[in-house]
Order: sequence, then C-alpha cells, then structure tokens
Amino acid sequence: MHILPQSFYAHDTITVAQKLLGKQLIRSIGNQVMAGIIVETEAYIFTDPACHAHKGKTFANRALFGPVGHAYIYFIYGNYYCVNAVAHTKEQVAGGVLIRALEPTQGIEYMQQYRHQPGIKNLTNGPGKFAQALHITQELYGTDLTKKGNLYITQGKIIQSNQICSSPRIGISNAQENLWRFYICDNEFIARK
DNA sequence: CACCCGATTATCT
DNA sequence: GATAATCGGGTGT
Repeated sequence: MHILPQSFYAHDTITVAQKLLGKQLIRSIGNQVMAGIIVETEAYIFTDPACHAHKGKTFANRALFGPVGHAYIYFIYGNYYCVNAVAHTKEQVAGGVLIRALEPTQGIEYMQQYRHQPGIKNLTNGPGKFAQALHITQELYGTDLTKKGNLYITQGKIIQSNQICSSPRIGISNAQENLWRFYICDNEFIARK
C-alpha cells in the first residue's frame, strides 16, 4: 500500500483532517503489525484557542511547529496517549490533526492484548483507546509518518464527501462554534455520534 | 517547589 | 448523565 507523501500534509489543517478519513494507520512492533482505517479526526490550528500550540512553542508541543507529516503525541489525564499528524500550510505556522478512532483491519489479536479487552468494538473507538491498542507511547513522539517504520500512514479507501459528517470537537471548553470534528457517517467505530 | 488542569476513559447511578 | 482516577507540563512564587 502506498505511503502518503509529505506534500499530503502541507495543506490547510481542516482540509487534511477530512482527507485523512479512510486512510490507514499502520503500527509495527518487531514482527507484530497492527493497522486500522482512520474513521474520526479533529483539526487544531495555531490561531484556535483549543489548539495545544496556541500559546506558543514549548517542549511538549514542539512537534506541532515542526515538519508536517510527523507525529505529535501527548499524554493526557495521567493515563492515555493521543496521536496527531502535524499538518498545516506555511502561513498557519502550526497545527495538527487529532486521530480519534480507527476501524481495525489487521493485528486485532495484538490490540486485544494491549487493551486487555476481548471483542472488537471497544478496541479503537476513541483517541486514548486506539493509542493503547496500538501501543503508541511517548517514544514515538516526532515519528515521520511518511516513512515506512514503526508508525506510518498509507492510502486506504476512497471516501466520498457525502460520507463525511462534522460536529463540534469533543472534550474542549471553547471554540465550540467550529465544526472541526470529522467522521465517516454511520461508521460503527467512531467514539460517539 | 506548589498548584492547576487537561484534545479521556471506566464505572458507576 | 455524572464523576473519580491519575500524572506530567506549564506557570507563578
């Protein structure tokens, strides 16, 4: 499967958030391979108060200001990691696309081990959940997602624009007027309606 | 060095 | 629907 090039990420963050739907996230650990189709995303831009980069560059958010197509990973609520693909135009300064949910396609038995959960529906239907399922931690901070390695993104299936739904972003207290959460309508692995 | 709080989740009622 | 769990980064003293 073809890996998305860096040029894919060098566009408006909101546009990239929509275009990432249907793409495939692949995680390799030794000879273990886990993968899933991206079914839910959110866009975060430098100028937006909800964006982690909004107040300026710090050690933790430095990746959002770095090269596009790399991973910005953060630890939240003492328990979970969340994964972003850095994506923005040169004018936007910084920004990323939070990946919120996957539809599992490969290595489901490994995901169940990392999640300590049986079944499939509760494996990757949330940003902290899929990161745990794919064993994504701080050590992958800054990973180049455009190179075949431990974590990268490939072309998946084509999603028509009429299959994309939007809503306010989840878990933030401001900028609710921006409908920058995108998901594949009727997909059963999104975090919520 | 103390305090605050968050792009979440599991586990209740 | 509401809430506790949990911890590291950022900020101010």
